[in-house]
Amino acid sequence: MILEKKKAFSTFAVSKGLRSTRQRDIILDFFLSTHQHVSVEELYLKIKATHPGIGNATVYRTLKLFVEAGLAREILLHDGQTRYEHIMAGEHHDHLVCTGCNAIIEFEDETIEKLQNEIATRHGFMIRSHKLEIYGLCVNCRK
Amino acid sequence: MILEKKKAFSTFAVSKGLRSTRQRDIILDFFLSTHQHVSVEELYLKIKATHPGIGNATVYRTLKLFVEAGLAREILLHDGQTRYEHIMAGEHHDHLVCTGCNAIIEFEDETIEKLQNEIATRHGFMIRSHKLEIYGLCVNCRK
DNA sequence: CTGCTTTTGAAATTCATTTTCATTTGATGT
DNA sequence: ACATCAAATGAAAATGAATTTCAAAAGCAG
Repeated sequence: MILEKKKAFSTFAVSKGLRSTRQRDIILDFFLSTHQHVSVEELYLKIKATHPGIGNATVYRTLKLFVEAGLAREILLHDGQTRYEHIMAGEHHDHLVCTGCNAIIEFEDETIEKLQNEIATRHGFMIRSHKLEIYGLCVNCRK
Repeated sequence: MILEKKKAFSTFAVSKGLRSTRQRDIILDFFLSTHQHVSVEELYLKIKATHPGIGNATVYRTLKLFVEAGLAREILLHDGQTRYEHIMAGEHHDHLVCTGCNAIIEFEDETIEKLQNEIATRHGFMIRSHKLEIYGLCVNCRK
């Protein structure tokens, strides 16, 4: 899966006439190794630990490329940071977002998916993707 | 409806020990008179035209109060501005969004709501609001 | 290797939003 | 009506994420 994504990005880069650089390889590796929603800052700090030379502007620029290449998606939560998540084939997870501590709990519910499909069919709508975010307070923040 | 909202805000204000001020009245009037998603800047400029004395910090602060009071909701698009929309009683925020023509079809599904509650309970989460958007192509755009 | 172009890092900049703080104003008690 | 005192405001400064600038570095074709 990681290899596929690397190949996909490489293909994208070639088609766009982009150059293959050490930085982009590193950033892609780090991005692929994350499993949650990363903010640019978070990713940048992680990378910086082992690759101090890489600047945050490069990380910003590169993540945008990943979006263009179809590897990642920008998600906006309410913490003032743009986050990126992986685009997986057929993947559909949703989020519980805690407005107290900004924690994000992922979940997946097949029945909800099914209901969405039914609703779509009823309206003659062809689903491409969806976004479900539930806002509230997590266990800890409820006190 | 506008009156109800004014009353609702007034009730909220009293319960929170907030004072009733000219500025908050004006900002509430302007907010209630909008029909789409307003950004703070947009609302501020509108207000400024007839009430030059009001500062943008006050508009920012007041819109946050509206959210607290349950009159408004923050929505994040990808244009770098936080926008606010009205919360209507009994309204559920679910939309089929056509990526072809930008049409928005509203729907409501009790079962999905129920499932959301179950999921939340399972995670010890207390729901305050949610947002479900299904992206795809509407009947017309599918051709 | 040469020359040309893209990419990069660091710093500067932008822009929305938040905070600070001195001043004004609303509410409450007298 | 008046005094008091905390809350609210406006203006300006500060913050912080994201973007741009630009000189230097690196990729790539010949």
